[in-house]
Amino acid sequence: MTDENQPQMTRIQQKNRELILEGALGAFSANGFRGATIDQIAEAAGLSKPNVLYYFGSKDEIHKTLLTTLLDLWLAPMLGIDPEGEPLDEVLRYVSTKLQMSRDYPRESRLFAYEVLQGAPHLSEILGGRLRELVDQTVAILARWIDEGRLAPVDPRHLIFSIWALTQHYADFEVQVRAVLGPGHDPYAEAEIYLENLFRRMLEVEAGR
Amino acid sequence: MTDENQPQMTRIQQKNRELILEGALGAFSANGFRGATIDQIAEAAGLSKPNVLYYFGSKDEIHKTLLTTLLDLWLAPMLGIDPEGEPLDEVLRYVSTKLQMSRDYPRESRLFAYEVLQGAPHLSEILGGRLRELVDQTVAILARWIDEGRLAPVDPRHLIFSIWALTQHYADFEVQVRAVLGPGHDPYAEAEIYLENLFRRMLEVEAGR
DNA sequence: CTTGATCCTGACCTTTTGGTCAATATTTCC
DNA sequence: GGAAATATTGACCAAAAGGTCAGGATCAAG
Repeated sequence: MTDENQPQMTRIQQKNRELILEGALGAFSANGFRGATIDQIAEAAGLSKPNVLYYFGSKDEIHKTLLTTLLDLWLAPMLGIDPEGEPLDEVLRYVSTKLQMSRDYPRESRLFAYEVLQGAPHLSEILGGRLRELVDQTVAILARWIDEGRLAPVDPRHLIFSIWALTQHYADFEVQVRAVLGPGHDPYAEAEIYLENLFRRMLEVEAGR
Repeated sequence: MTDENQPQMTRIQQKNRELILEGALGAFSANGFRGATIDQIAEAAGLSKPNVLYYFGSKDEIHKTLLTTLLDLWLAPMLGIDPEGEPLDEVLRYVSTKLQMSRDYPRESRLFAYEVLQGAPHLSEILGGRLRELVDQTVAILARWIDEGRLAPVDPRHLIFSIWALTQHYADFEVQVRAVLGPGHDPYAEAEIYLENLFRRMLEVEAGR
């Protein structure tokens, strides 16, 4: 629909669109769509407001571009699940990767959190479309593993939800996590251990059963 | 600090403040603080904008009142954990109660989600104060149970985080959950089963170990 | 039924903010 | 080096939104 990756783009365009999206990521993830202002984005990008509007026609367009651009990065780890791998290892690796994404890309996590909280006005088609299909693929793999008795029988879709919820929680609610833990804690390091144990115990197929 | 539960309050005051807070809950939980407008709140409450401002001095005050008022409701279930009860039952009951809160009070869940996402500007003292103490109390109970070998050894604080994350996910990300599941699913009914199984398997102390 | 307190509102003010535009600067490319 | 394309901005606009206020309506109490 929207023009994307135009073949022709000057270096200046490339650089400035980059700067704008980077600034917008900070602004939107900190304040939500309504809370962020074009002025904030412009300042973060080191550009003037009209100049920002020169590259993106509207605040909405910046937001939409940002979301669609980052969606691939965000969903990539799920594609990393190897259907031929050892089931438990594959799931645990996915969990670990997602947790690291929360640690390394908390702004992205919050950006999506805001969007979905709001009712996903810019992502609704994607949620029921591409995302759903991607989940369905993964669910098929998980279901097969369960069928083969190599993974404890759990609802695969809710398994995926729980991975998302548990890992993104540490980015989206970081303030709360840190406040409750108090100083002297590394939330992500602790979470890594906790979550590995959680999913291992839930999904392991005990010999004696 | 702020005047609360003044002994004297006319029926009109009582009713209108109620209406305003109810309308504000809808507005704030749907759009976040910045996204909600006093006009929206006024309309939802069936009052004029100046009239809303007559009862609450500012938008900020409405928000703060709402948060502090609802916090008790929101945290109450944690106090329901009985230190003398059967450990696993107590935890599972807490999980189930929290999940029902997400189902029955999704607006409240989203209200807090927005607030924490934003960095909890109106709750920061509470997070590191009352909430933390409340968590510490519960952690003490859980730690004792683990010590007594009646619960599998897990980090109690992260156990609490995981309960929050997993239950509130169904309210905060409801759009996503429904989009991915597609029609013909009852997210909460399925979650109830899934989560009970999850926590049971994680926390159960197997005999043969 | 009167009077003081409470309640309510239309009109208005100010700030913020998304967005426009004409004019100017800069870059590109022949 | 100069024309055409591209990039940039100060000034401005209109709408949205938080908040004020004087005055009128309504209610409670004696």
